[in-house]
Amino acid sequence: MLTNQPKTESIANLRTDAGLASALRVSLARLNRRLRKQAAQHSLTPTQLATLAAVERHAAMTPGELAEHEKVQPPSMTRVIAKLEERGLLARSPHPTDRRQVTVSVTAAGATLLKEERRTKEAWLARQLKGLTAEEKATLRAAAPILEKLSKT
Amino acid sequence: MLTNQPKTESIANLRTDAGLASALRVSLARLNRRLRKQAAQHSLTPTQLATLAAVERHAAMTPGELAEHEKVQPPSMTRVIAKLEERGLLARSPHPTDRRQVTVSVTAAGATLLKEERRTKEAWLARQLKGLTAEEKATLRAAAPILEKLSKT
DNA sequence: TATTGTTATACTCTATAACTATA
DNA sequence: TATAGTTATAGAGTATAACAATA
Repeated sequence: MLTNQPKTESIANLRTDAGLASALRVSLARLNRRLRKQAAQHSLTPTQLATLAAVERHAAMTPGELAEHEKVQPPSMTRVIAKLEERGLLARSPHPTDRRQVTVSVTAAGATLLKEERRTKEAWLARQLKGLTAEEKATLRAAAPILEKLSKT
Repeated sequence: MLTNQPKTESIANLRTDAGLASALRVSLARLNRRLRKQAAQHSLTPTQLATLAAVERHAAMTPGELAEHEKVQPPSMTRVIAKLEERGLLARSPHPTDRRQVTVSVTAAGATLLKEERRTKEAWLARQLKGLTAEEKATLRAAAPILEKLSKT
């Protein structure tokens, strides 16, 4: 490398909405990047993992609904489901009323994988939290529901 | 869909580190998902965008360093750089001391694109912040540096 | 001989288009 | 005739292996 000096990070003015937005964007991106690296050893693609989680969350879905939910085209979802079924994480069953449709649900193995995935990431986060003061943790406790709110608006 | 009812989100016990970690993981993932959708209209892949940002941040890098930094293989980085150079966002120049190596730097167009990308995401975040109370925003102001700290530990 | 970067080639993921079965 | 899902095929991105240039 020629010039290894990182440019000085522009210090955002936290008192303005724009400044706070800027600081949050940087912090959130960085933390999520670190968190993503903590994935459990399951070798699922992001779409596969998100699909599995969506099926679990909604208890039972059709391929069409899943394609819509994950913003992929139906043929792509067919492949994703096939891969997950092949690995025994999802099960396909006939739709009770419309024989054109198919119902997809999470198997016990799929639920276990999701649990393990979450456990791994949360264990890393919990380890990081140990390095904080009680006051800092209190701030994060207060912030968590607000961050949740931000994505809902 | 058969049963559209989402399972009730398990309410984490925020008082424990594990509970806080769980709540944070969910909030962070959701918010980042929303944020990623706010990308500016530049049609760069995540790797391309991250590479461009890395070069900007480190002022000048070689392909090998970039491959290492972005956790891709050197041949893949060659392609990424080629794409970015083709679009005029990166420039390649000979290394001053080692003629085997190459130096990569961001062009004015590349810097403009990065700026626009950040501006778009921050504008969305700032809009979301407007829906919060002054107290909630104060909490986030306090939380931002702590989140930053979490990824550094 | 070791290292840096590139080219050749194969695999994976996702898209569009065409097809089958059912409503 | 319209809809749900699948199969066929193509394009984009990344990997490994082989190669060229330089240290």
